[in-house]
Amino acid sequence: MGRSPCCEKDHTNKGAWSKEEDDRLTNYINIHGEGCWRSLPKAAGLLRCGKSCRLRWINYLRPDLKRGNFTPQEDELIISLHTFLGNKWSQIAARLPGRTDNEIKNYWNTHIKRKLFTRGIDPSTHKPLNGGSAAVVASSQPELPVVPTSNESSSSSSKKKKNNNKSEFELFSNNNMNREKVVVTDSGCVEESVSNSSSGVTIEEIAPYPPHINLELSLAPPSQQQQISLYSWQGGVCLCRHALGLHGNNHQLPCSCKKPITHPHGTPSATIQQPAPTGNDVFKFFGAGNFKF
DNA sequence: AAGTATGACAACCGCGTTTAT
DNA sequence: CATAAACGCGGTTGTCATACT
Repeated sequence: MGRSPCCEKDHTNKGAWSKEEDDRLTNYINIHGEGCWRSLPKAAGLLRCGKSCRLRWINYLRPDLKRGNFTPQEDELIISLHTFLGNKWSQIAARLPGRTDNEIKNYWNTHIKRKLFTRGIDPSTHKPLNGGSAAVVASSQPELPVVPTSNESSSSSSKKKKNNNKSEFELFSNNNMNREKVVVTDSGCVEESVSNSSSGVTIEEIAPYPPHINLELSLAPPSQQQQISLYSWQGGVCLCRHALGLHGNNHQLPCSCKKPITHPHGTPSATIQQPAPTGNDVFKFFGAGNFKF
């Protein structure tokens, strides 16, 4: 039953890679391409676990890696994406060409966290550290926060169960009593609406940063669930899975974006300030920053 | 100059999901 | 269908470099 073992644990090297190992791996992949990590080490003449080879290639040897310092634009983009995606580093990395999830994760932990703390922002929640007195860019409208789902918030301990291909992020309206929780599904549709916030995640503030990026959201009423799409309009941003790069194997549901998001050669999408046609029941997203959806 | 603290990043570990048998 | 391993991801650790005392 089952597959054969991935590698012979007894004969595998660990620790830092040597130049020779790097060369062997690079040469092998250049000739044969990526994939089949299980058989790669043996085929390439490496005494490494396939898992280790994959990691080395992805995080260090891949030719398309950018390396070097992160630009301020990348900083802000990471912060913004983290607001939506939480610690989903692979998904964040997918929006930053040439950067790896590991690199972004390290950079987040060593630089950006500190940066946010100095701004008075809790990096895990993107909320002010001290109940709102921090320098927060306030939205002109009632706060309509975007937060990571509760199961991807700050806890660093045990792994959480993954979430059945939905709930990439949750949106909370802040309309007093009837705080709605909306789960965005694979196709970008609103799947459910919950009337109170007893789940433990209470949202008081919009995720405020970076200062030049305003994030502003409002939600469709329950009646529009199932087929609400998060439109792109006039250069705006659709926050469906397609736009955010949240694709999975079985995500064939079409997004009903009115137009595809394009980002011609790094030109940032500019400010989005025009609401979608349905008025106050619309998901709005103001991004004056460096989004490249 | 030596010792210590801190930062940066590569690599490992363990878990959940997917997939081959 | 059940099982077990591959795969992929996120969290954590180890190690080296640099700054500070």
